[in-house]
Amino acid sequence: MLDIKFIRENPELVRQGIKNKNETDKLDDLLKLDEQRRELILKTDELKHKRNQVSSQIPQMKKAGQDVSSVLAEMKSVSDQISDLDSQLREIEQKLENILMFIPNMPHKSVPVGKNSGDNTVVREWLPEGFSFPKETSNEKTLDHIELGKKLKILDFERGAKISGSGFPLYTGKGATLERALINFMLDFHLKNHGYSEVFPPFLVNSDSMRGTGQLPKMAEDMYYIEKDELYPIPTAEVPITNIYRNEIINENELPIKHVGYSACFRREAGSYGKESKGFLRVHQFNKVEMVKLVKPENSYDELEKLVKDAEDILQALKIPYRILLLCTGDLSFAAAKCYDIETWSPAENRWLESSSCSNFENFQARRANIRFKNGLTKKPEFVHTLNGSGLATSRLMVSLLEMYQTPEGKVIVPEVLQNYTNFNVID
RNA sequence: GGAGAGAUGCUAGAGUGGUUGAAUAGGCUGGUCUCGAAAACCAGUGUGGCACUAGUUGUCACCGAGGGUUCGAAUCCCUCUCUCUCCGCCA
Repeated sequence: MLDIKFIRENPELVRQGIKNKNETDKLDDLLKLDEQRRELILKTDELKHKRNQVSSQIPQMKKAGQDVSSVLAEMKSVSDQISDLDSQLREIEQKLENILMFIPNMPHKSVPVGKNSGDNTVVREWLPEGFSFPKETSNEKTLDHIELGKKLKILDFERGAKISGSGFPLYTGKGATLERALINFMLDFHLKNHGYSEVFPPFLVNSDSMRGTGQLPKMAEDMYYIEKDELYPIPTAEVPITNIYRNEIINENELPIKHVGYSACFRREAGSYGKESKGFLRVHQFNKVEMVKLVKPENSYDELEKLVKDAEDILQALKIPYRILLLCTGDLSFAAAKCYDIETWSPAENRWLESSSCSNFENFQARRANIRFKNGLTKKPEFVHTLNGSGLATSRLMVSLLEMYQTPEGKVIVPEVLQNYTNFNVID
């Protein structure tokens, strides 16, 4: 959420930001409501002041034996006016918030303006030693992850669909072990090498949490929802982990807070069918290790760079080719100010797959979730900056991993760093 | 799921209709004392909105959340949430 004061003082800046993010502009309505709101507050505060003053005099008047009935009658009408104005105010504030909650975060000035994913820029690329992209003329048979999964009996998409529906993958045998190994490896790696502290969050959250990180109200259609208990299965561990600190004031010396946690992630992916949705490429449930940071505002962009590197380290340890993309304004998500995507290479698809997304939300989420720290200098509470990044999502990563590590015979070698976790070195 | 108890500031804990933003104690910060420290003593110690003459300013709101009664609510009423205890059930 943006600060209404900031919008009031910089309407044209905000208008441009909304436009660059391809969002709808309702600023005029918003500013009009803001003005109405302030007028009403002025009126009610004045009346309340009067009421407070007179009310405090009534006991003394009574004690002095004065007749207070006319004063009471007058105050009754003042109170009626107040409650009338208050209900008008409530209505306006509701409308105002409804618009405010749909205004996206402003892109950072270092984010290139662009229409869509075509305008994203490649920041860097990393290839393991000895790796080269296949030639167009190559007729070497590269199995894709679905074929490998079937052949090696490690992935069963059909029976996953039988159990739950399409998009709910079933891992079997060494596939299940490999998935678990990957999760444990990534968690341990971040804990040992990157100074995160571990959390294991709830997978169902309430609507306040969803609003806090910005999934609600805008993305309601993308969420699962359990009506009976008014709970949402999380689309990412970002939601519960960031909301750990909702409505709290953190001690300055506790910052930066860096958490890493595993969760299953649930996404409805409404309206996405076809080629993109085969196998692991788009699923309703997947596993992800998520990194979340709460930092002081002045550090947040340094912390974003470090966050990306933390995710990269995993891919380098796994020796999987990847590249880093800086998203343009048009591809930036609603709540993000700046975002890098990490894409891993899929030899069978012959293209890059998005495996991680690392974002700085500045104080957009912190304002919604009311997460603050006490500034030691000013002694005043200030909103923290929040960041998060996948480190990483296993589904897309598993595609790259299986395909990259396959042998000409169609076996899969287990990456060296995972062998201690799997206790086998090859899947055949 | 059933029965009961509770929710007040950083913490503990008073307060059941009228200067109560809130007693008291602890904590924390600053000061006095001291070679230094402890003890003791003194002082300070919330958040948010709105306005303007922009201040050591005025004002409003906030005692789990949201409504209501009243001239006036931390205090009375209703709804919800959470916590605790006992019973039942269960991994």
